[in-house]
Amino acid sequence: MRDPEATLRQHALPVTAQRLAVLRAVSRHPHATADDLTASVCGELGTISRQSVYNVLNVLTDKGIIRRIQPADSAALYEDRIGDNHHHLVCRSCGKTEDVCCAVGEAPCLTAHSHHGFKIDEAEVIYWGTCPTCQKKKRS
Amino acid sequence: MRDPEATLRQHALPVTAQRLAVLRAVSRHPHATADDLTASVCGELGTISRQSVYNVLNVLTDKGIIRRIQPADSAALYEDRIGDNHHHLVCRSCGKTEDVCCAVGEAPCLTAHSHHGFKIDEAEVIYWGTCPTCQKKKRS
DNA sequence: TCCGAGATTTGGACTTTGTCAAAAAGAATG
DNA sequence: CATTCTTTTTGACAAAGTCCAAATCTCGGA
Repeated sequence: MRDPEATLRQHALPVTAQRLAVLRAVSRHPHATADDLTASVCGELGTISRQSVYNVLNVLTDKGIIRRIQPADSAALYEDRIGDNHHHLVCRSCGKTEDVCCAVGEAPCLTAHSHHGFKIDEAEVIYWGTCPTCQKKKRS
Repeated sequence: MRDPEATLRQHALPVTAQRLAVLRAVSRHPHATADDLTASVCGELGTISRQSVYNVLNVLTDKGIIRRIQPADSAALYEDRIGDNHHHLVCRSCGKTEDVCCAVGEAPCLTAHSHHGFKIDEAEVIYWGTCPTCQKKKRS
């Protein structure tokens, strides 16, 4: 995120300390939960209400400034990196999440064969597996 | 589901009225939530505890008898149809969920290019869009 | 610079979805 | 049929979010 303040103004959002701090926290911690971000923001501002974190995250997500991903059995995660149609790799045992580039090139995973008349706007892909660390733990 | 009772016995699970009823309910209502299924089972048995529904669904899911899908902003959904690696199409506005065949053939969507050392065991794909009914509603 | 309208932040109650634990009830083997 | 082990039930609890009203803040105009 180049300039959080400019980003907010571009989207006609009033600039507040909470918004700047949340935006920076998302930048610093990709794939963090609302709780993680709250902790991070508190380190910066001293305090922020839980509700404000949710407000800000919702507004930023609606505006397309950040992206929300919601893997099964996990709270929502937020990330900075948008517009490149990347996907995610999630560890079943520890929840660790990594980015992966779109597996099939540009954005062709957007095409479902039989679409039942739906107008599809996104193909969300989550690869489930075991991360290197947890693989080692299991063997030992 | 050919024979719910036989299915349970095959997996060494004691046969109970609750399990049979839940299994039948999942068969009858693909993509139903635990709540939906509770209602459906109550219609059949007269009553069932909320916890039992969760117990049964968890056990059946663990054994691979049914499959659980957890789209964002929705309670978990359960389905009968397993082992064919199909994916799902979810309406953003009403939540309606449809099956779609694997977009890329057999099960090759299992391959992520850079896998960061993860051992991948499943690629979950959710197509997000608007169902025919909601498309009409929006236009009017 | 100061004001005021409108948006944001806060705190607290509430909802939803699901799990935990202990006691009562039920299934299946011999 | 009796015993043992598993399920079911009940009720409390937890996590993640949302709703609402009051207090506060931002920003454009005077």
